[in-house]
Amino acid sequence: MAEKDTIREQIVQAAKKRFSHFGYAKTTMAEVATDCAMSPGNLYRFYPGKLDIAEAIATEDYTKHLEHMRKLAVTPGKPAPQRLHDLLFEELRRTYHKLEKDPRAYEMALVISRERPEFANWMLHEERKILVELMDEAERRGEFVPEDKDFTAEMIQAATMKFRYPQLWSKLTLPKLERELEGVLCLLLNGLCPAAQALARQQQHQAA
Amino acid sequence: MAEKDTIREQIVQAAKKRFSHFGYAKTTMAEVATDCAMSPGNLYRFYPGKLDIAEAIATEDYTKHLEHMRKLAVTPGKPAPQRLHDLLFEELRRTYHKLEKDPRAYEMALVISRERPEFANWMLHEERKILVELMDEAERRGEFVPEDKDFTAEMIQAATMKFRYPQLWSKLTLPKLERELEGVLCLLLNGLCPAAQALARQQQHQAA
DNA sequence: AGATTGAACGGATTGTTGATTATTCAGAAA
DNA sequence: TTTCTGAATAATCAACAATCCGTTCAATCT
Repeated sequence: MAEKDTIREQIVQAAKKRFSHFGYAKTTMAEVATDCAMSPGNLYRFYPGKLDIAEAIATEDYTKHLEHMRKLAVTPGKPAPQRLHDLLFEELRRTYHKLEKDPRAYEMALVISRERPEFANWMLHEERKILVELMDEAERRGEFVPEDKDFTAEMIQAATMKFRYPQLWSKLTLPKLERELEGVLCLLLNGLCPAAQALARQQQHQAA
Repeated sequence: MAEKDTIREQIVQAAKKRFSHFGYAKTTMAEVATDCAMSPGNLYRFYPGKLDIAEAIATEDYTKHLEHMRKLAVTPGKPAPQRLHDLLFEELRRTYHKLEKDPRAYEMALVISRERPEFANWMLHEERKILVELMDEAERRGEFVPEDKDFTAEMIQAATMKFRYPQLWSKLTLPKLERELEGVLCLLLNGLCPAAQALARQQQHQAA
């Protein structure tokens, strides 16, 4: 069924074009069908519905992003705190720019997260896997050894929620968000306790 | 102008009763006026508008809450991490219960945070002052010494955003939220670095 | 047979109208 | 004059109609 997959891809491409020009709501299935030289009804042999096409687009897009993130998580030559920093900043900047400059992308994000909450869960889950990979790598190199890596990944996500959907929570500008993320990350890495901080500083000096 | 303040308080009381029975939207200014034995127009000599009455109610309520929080922040005999824990959990439980069991309160919270975003800022600002007091006290007792307390308070708030408006972000139950807050707090206190963690553990043992 | 169509169904969305209500203000009452 | 009223105004909301569009499926084509 390579044929079927080709058509599915064609549909996704046509829909992507329409969605990004006119928006999700203003694009009709009839239009997408016409672009693919088929009848509206025939679309349903390839996708269960309009939302599923949008989800396919989002999945394709996010999967690419995940590959990039995975590379950042295990970059050789960078210490674990640096890798975590790069990862979280990449995530912040990506969503910020995507949602900021492109109202269509914002619309699609809203629709999908409202209508398909499990998609947001999937994204979090995938990102968590990468965080765990980062920690596995850190363990291998003797940098960090969190007791329960999965739990720790969940907590890192909870603490950085504000930076994952920046424009849903606040109207802060990117520089302010970056400053805050920097601060939160520093707290997460070093903790509040003075002794812990002192030690963390020692380690940084040793590394330098 | 003690007279004027009495009437303002009377208006707030009447509105509070109406809002909590029938909701903000379903309460008319004419009704509140009748309850206060005055004409609708006269209300505007005491408050600029309906929203300002709601804001007055919320302010009164939150101010009481702040007093309670301030006590928790400086409770003698409890170590600073414990006080921070109590503070954040109190905040979580309060908002959770308030918004969970009472759709009227939820409606008012939505309206105020949409129409008067500066009110949410004010709340955050007040809470931050309490966090700084907690740290001042910790410094006095030689527990913590964050370099920039104001900044640190901001970062603590950023990291615990998810628990401050729990039902706006997620549909998690209170036990799950509590488990997550526990984990985030632990990360914030001790940090990710193993050496820092080990030290933190030593300190806890010494304290016990 | 399996693949495809496009008309038909119904749920959602839009536009319109009428009513409700927050807010104002000219004037009445004190 | 200052305090208050209540009708007038304008903005918002609710209800209804009309339309649109996602989805289905009986009929057609290959």
